[in-house]
Amino acid sequence: MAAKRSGARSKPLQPVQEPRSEPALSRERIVATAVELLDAQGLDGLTMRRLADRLGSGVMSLYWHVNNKEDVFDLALDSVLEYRGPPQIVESQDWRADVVHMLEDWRASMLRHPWSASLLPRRALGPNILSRLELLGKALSKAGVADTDLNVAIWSLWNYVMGATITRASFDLSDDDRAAAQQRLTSERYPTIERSRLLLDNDWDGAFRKGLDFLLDGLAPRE
Amino acid sequence: MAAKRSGARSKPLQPVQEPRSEPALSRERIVATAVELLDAQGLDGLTMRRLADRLGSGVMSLYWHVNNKEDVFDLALDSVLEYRGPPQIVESQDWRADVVHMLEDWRASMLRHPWSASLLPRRALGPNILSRLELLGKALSKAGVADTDLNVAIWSLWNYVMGATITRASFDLSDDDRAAAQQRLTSERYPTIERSRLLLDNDWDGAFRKGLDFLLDGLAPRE
DNA sequence: ACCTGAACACCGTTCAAGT
DNA sequence: ACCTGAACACCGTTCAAGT
Repeated sequence: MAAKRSGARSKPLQPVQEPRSEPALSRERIVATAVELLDAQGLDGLTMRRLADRLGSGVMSLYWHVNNKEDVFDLALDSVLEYRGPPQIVESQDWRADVVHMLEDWRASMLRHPWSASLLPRRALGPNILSRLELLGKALSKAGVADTDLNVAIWSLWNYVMGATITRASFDLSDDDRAAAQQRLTSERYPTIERSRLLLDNDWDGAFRKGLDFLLDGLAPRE
Repeated sequence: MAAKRSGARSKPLQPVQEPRSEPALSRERIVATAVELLDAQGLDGLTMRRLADRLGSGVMSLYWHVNNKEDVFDLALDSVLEYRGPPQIVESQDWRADVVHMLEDWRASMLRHPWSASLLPRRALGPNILSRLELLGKALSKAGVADTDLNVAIWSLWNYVMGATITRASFDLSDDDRAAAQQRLTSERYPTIERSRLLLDNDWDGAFRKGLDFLLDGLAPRE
């Protein structure tokens, strides 16, 4: 199908790596394609058969590189959570800003792949996740959180970020439904949440930030 | 199979409701059995075919009472979240204690059915969930949270509770894995979370409560 | 009104085999 | 070392039919 490369050297020094329409299968290619598929079709859209199709291979070929479907999920998830920190870790003095930045980045990474958030708490903690937790712990420690409170602090922030991101990623899909639901509230017996316009506020980023600030106020009061 | 009822009136005033070994199918029975199945086998264990088996009916009979599998999930979920508030709603003066009680009850309800937490944020908000949100909003309002902050306050608590419960429900299943994971931390490059014994602390209830207190401190500082 | 079986278009994975 | 097809034991749901 694809046109032959023009101007290729006629005397190959190394085996002519004819660019086949499909490069060789590899763990990396499988994971990358799985992420594509998940982004395009969601959690239920990932199928070993469809994955093999996209890769131009037989289904069972995947199983040479990967143990099973669970494996694919774990690998895809961790691959999406790699943390590229601030280019220079100059000796920051504002630990609180560091924490906020790290958690906003974490959330943003997951929202770029809406399937990832709901997967994360259910699966093993991959290396990229542990790195993020380590950085978070370090920042909190420097912010003055005592060692005895570190555990609670880390988990509290984890809980908040996970809950916020999973909810945001799910609700995102159905803006109309949300409006309809809010409509229903009006006529029924939920005056308080109707009044708060709970389902209508679209400033997710702002709400995330505000709630995070409240939590941080509780965890490590500003001097 | 079942022994005949003894002493049944011989002159039936209404059609003899012979108790068959399997009572008639109904939406209620389907939902109740779905919850049983989910409790026993987890999210992946619920299958229309298995559900029909347990009910002693053909698979397709279910579809008379229910639109599809999604429907079963939604119904099972909301059924598990019914809130039986405090027997007497005496005019409580301690709004903060009310909020804590409501959220601990919410979490406990979900942990009784470990599949429910991870399902909740992905599905529509059923009536029982809306009721809980309404009560929460009312309590926060009385606690002095301004109307403009109500939204953020409700969602922050929602996020925290959901994140905490989903995480707890998932990690619960694999105590050994957790120990193994913590072991791995030792030899590698995660000194801070290793030190915090992040994966070893088993006081989930206490951690939940402490983190919740921190968040509430931020949301509505005690006078 | 309520229930049914056959059939369709899918799944993940085992296995024995090919190169 | 890497890839494959056939086969197995499943899925959810449509449809046309039974009572």
